[in-house]
This record gives sequence, structure tokens and C-alpha cells, in this order.
Amino acid sequence: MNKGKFYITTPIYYPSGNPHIGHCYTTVACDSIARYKRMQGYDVMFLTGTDEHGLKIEQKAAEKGITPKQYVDEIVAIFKKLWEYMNIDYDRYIRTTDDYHVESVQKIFKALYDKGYIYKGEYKGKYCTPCESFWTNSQLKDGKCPECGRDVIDAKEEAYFFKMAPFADRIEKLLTETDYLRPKTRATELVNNFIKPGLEDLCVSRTSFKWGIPVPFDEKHVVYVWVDALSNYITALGYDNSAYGDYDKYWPADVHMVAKDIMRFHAIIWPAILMALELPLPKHLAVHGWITFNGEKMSKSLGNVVDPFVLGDRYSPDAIRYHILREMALGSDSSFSNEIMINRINSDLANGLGNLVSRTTAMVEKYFGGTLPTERCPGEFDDDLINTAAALRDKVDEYIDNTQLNNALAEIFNVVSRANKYIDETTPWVLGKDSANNARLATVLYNLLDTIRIISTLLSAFMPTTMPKIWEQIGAVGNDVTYGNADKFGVLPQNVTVKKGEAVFPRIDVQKEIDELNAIIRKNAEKAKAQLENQAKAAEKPENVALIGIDDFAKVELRTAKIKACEPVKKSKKLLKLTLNDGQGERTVASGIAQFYAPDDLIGHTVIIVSNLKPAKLCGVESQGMILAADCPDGDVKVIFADDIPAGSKIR
RNA sequence: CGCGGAGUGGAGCAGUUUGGUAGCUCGUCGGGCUCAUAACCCGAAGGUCGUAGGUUCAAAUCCUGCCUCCGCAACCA
Repeated sequence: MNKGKFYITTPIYYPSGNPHIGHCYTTVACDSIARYKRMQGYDVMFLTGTDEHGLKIEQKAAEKGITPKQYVDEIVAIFKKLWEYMNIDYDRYIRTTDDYHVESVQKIFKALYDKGYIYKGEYKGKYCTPCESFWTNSQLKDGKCPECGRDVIDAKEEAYFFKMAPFADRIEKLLTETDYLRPKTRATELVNNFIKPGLEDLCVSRTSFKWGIPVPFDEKHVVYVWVDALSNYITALGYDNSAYGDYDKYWPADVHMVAKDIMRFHAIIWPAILMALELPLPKHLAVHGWITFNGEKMSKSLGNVVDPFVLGDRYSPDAIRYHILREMALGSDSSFSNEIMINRINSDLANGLGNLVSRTTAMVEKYFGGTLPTERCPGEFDDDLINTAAALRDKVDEYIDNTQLNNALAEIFNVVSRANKYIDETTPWVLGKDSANNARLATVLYNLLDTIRIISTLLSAFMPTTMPKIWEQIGAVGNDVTYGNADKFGVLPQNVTVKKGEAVFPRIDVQKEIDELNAIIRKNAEKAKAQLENQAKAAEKPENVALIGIDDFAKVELRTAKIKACEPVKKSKKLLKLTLNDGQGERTVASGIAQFYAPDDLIGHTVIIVSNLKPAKLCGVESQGMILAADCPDGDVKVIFADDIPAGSKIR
């Protein structure tokens, strides 16, 4: 049964923000392939992880006032939580801050230096003095620093460089003459843009920030992203370290899967590093497109970043997995919209597969009390269904090997359609009217159950949580649902017992869900916009506040109050109307936080109010006080909660 | 002339390598069925395949020009 090894990787993600649906895309695809390969009997190593060094992380951490390590620890925890939530069954998770990785990278860097591929030179770029950051020309915004908007100057710093030229010819051949790159159509672009003009040497160290792996023989420098991040694919196996001993077994990788934005590094730089180290090259680089949202690129500033937790909670992680895999085509972008997603889930999963399981098991219960009799009577249409189902596995195999998961799923759902059609062709409800047809009826239902067995077995790599529920319903156990039996028909026991259960994929109310999702999106977009505005405002007005005496402060009365009710003010975008209990009675307060909080986020919380503020009418609401909230540096607004203090307490 | 990709019925795509009656999914409309999650099955409408020329008996497919959109141009999956 053991067919050898299979090593597949996702990129290591950069934890400068929370993971979103885009990260899911790559990871779910790799997970599905890994699961499928395990099912086939391969010894699989599935690696994912995080790339935790670099200037941006250093800055983000500084903004929050914590160490870079604390910062990445927080984000990595969220990544891991997401993978658990999405049922990602990875074998190993590498963090570039792991000791063994640091050790390996230092050895690799030294080795490249000793071989003469790394030399010391000067890095020239645009430098923003206040931000202490280097930028490339393409990163500049209107010629100014993208962070602070100030002027930049030409500057240089000492840096180590990696020689690319010796590998140019071999890389060009790799791209154009082998099937390393998938889809291969992208090879032209790479060759024309980077190889033909002559590969520039690569800057592989920096002195302008500290958060990285120190260059072992020159402590001023830290290793810049390339050698650090890319080599994760081998250090995670134990290359040049003693944490693992899997390098000989699993390298070279069978598939590196990446999104198109980092294709270049995996298509050119990574092979070059491996060539320099005289190591074998990975077999395939599978490049997929982006998820666009309603035709637009997803981005935080547009506020249209899709949160996988939100979608998963609504439609189940398996449905999300299915949707992104089904829409994903190698190479090209795939559009994502709430409507496309919901329609896809409804038509394929609910109407197609879910309903097939439901109607089949319902009939077995209705006509035979749940257990099929063993008498059989073959008939018209049987062979076509049986042959289609039994031939499915080989077709899926091929698509998996070509990393075309969307086609694999399309092929499987063709069989779902075929089975639904078979029901109409054989009209079991007509057969059920006369017990003389029982043998024929049992045959029809058995054929359906066994087809569902094959379908659900193959699908279990893609939707690992839901398929076992189907197995339970159709009475499949143990060996029934192995890969080895997925190309055979007639595996379920002849007298199989079914157990009709809950709908495995409930149908979604399209209009209702779209309205609700769009409301969430709109809210996020507004929030993002408001944050930007606030940020701009904060930047414009440097704090310059006059000092006050204690008696001035005493004029302000602060009290805690509990929020009893809350609703948006109709005439306003920004205002929420809150009904508060201040310990003595109720009062109404309007607060300009609608872009940051939903009413439900607030009800039940205790907040601090200025209780002696002169009442004022805002958008038709009389506001009797104000709520204390903080303008955060990132533009967010956060209400100060005082939930453990009784309502009505005076604050001084 | 920086490089690359794409323009096909309402939407999203396949077909272009090796020219030969334009295909799939969703949606719409009509019919059928009633086992099932208002699901399933059948049928129909709807495209001069971005545009202008050329080659050919024949072009979505090959050639040339033009238009539009998108991506990339050293680090956002």
C-alpha cells in the first residue's frame, strides 16, 4: 500500500495581520491534496508555517508597544486557530523564529558565503530618515515615504549580496523546458522580465533593522528575507539541524503551492539558492491566482477582506473549503462574491449532493424500513451509473496530480448529477407501489447508496468533516470508504442499513444571507474609511494641550453607567442612541461610534460617561452626556468598558 | 512601441496547440415528477465568439492592425 513519499508545502505566511480567506485558499488546497495522497497510501509530509522576521513586523510590534516575538506569537496563535477551525491537517508547522531554523539559516548563509556566492557590497535605495526605513522606487507614494509621506533621500548601506548570474541559464531551462512551473504559460513572463534583462544580484542582508537572524560572521547584519524564508522548506525537514531527520526522506518537495504574487521568488530565487547549495530542485511549483471580491482585489483599506471565521460559522468550514476549491483555477484569478458562494453551496452541496443523500436514505427507510433486502434485479440504466461511478477515482487521481482541484471536484459532481438523473430514470417511487418490484427497487437503491459511497470517499479529502456524516447515514463503515475501494462497485453490504439524519448541507436562504453579509461588508468598509480619516486627523493635529488645575478637572463628573439598550440613529451614519442606567435612573446618550460598534456589541456593557454634560440635541436625539472612548493611533475608536464596576459609581 | 494575460448568449468559464455544424455551470422561461433540502429530471429561448482587414472551399481557432480590461515591473495568498 505504501507508494512512497509525498512532500507538499504552503508558503510560510507573513503574520503582519490576521489571516483571511486568501490564506485559506492556498492552505485548504494543500490540505486537500495532502489528505488525498495519504488516502492513496503515500507517506505525506504537509508543511505550513509563518515567516516572522523583517522590518514590518518590527514596526507593527513597536506600534503596539510589545516585542516582535510577542507580536508574532499573538498572530501565529490566530493562524493556528484558523487552521484548526478549517480542519487543516498539517504535519509540521515551521516558524522562522524557531531555534532550529535560525541555526540552519546561519549555516546555509555561511555555506553560501564560503562557496563564494555571497559577497559584501552596498545596497542603494530611498531612505526615509524619520522612519529609519529603506524603500524601493516602486514602494514610494508620489515619490514620498509610503509610511509618513515625507521626503526620502538616496542612501546606501552595507549589505551582503547573492550572485544570481551563475544560475540564469539553468533557471531559464527549468522554466521553459521542464514542467516545474504550473501553469507553464507564466514562464514567458518570468523569462522576459527577469532573466533576459540579466538577473540582478540579490540583497540578502540588512543593517537597517534588527528583527531577523544575525549573519553569523558579521553581527551588524541580519539575514534578509530570501535565505531566511525560502529555506524553511528544507530546514523544516532537518537540513543542517538536528531537530528533525526527515530531509533525506522527503526532499525534494513534490509540490510548492503559492499565489501568483510570490511566484517569482519560488520560480527564480529559490531554485538559485538550491543550485548554489547543490541540492535537488522541487518537482513542481503550482501557482494560483487571487481571490477577488466582487471583481475587486481584496484589501484592508477597501474593507472587503473576507473573514473565514465569519463565513465558516454561517455555512460550515467544509462548505467554505468546497467553494474556494471549486472556484480555484490554476493561474487565473477567481472571483469571489457572496452571491457566487451561496449559489454554489446551494446548487452543488445542498441541491446536488445533500439532497441525493437525503432522498436515497429516505426511500430506503420508507420502502424497506431502513435495511435493504438482498434479492437483486438488474435493469436498464444500471450499467451506465455503475461504470461512471467506478471510473471516477482514476479521473480524480489525474486531476490531483496536476493540481487541478477545481476540475477534480467538477468531475465528482458530474457523478452526483448522474445519480440524481438515475433516480428519475428508474422511478423508485413507482416501483415502491407494488411489492412484486422489491428486488428491482432494492437494486436501484443499492446502486445509489454505493455511488454515494464512492463519491463521499473521494470527497473526504476535500470536506473531511461532512463526509463521515454521510457515511453514517448510508451505513458505510471502515473499509467501505477507503481509497482502495473507491474504484470498485458493490462494496457496501447487500443488506446495508441506513440511518437518515439531519441534512448534511442545509439549503441557504440566498436573499437573507446576502443582505446580512453585505451589511457586514459595508460596516467594515465604513470602519476602514473612518479609521483612515481619523488617522489623517490625528496626523494633522499634533497634541498641544494646555495644562489645567485640579479645580477645572473637578468640574467634570464621571460616572459608570450600564447600557440597557442601543440603536442606530436613523438620520445619522455615525451616531448610536444608547439608553443607559446611571445608577439613579435612565438617561439617553448619543455617541458617534456607529462605524466602530454594532448595537449588539455594546448592550450589557458598563461604560464611563460624563454625567454633568449639558444636554444637546444631535440629529433629533437629546443626548444627556457623553461616553468616554479612545482614539487609537491606528484610527480605530475604542469605548472604555468598565464592566466590573457597578453602574452609578463615581470616578475621580 | 517595457513585459505578460484576457475579451465567447444575463453572469462565470471551456473550446484556440492539430481550422470543419459554438459547449459547460448558474440564472430565465416552459413542461414532467413527487422519493427528496420549494429540491430532482426533461425541453426551450438567448451568442454574426472585442473590432477592422487578410489567408482559406471553410476561421472563435491561423496572420496583421486597432480598441478595451487586468496583472507584473524585486517582496500584500
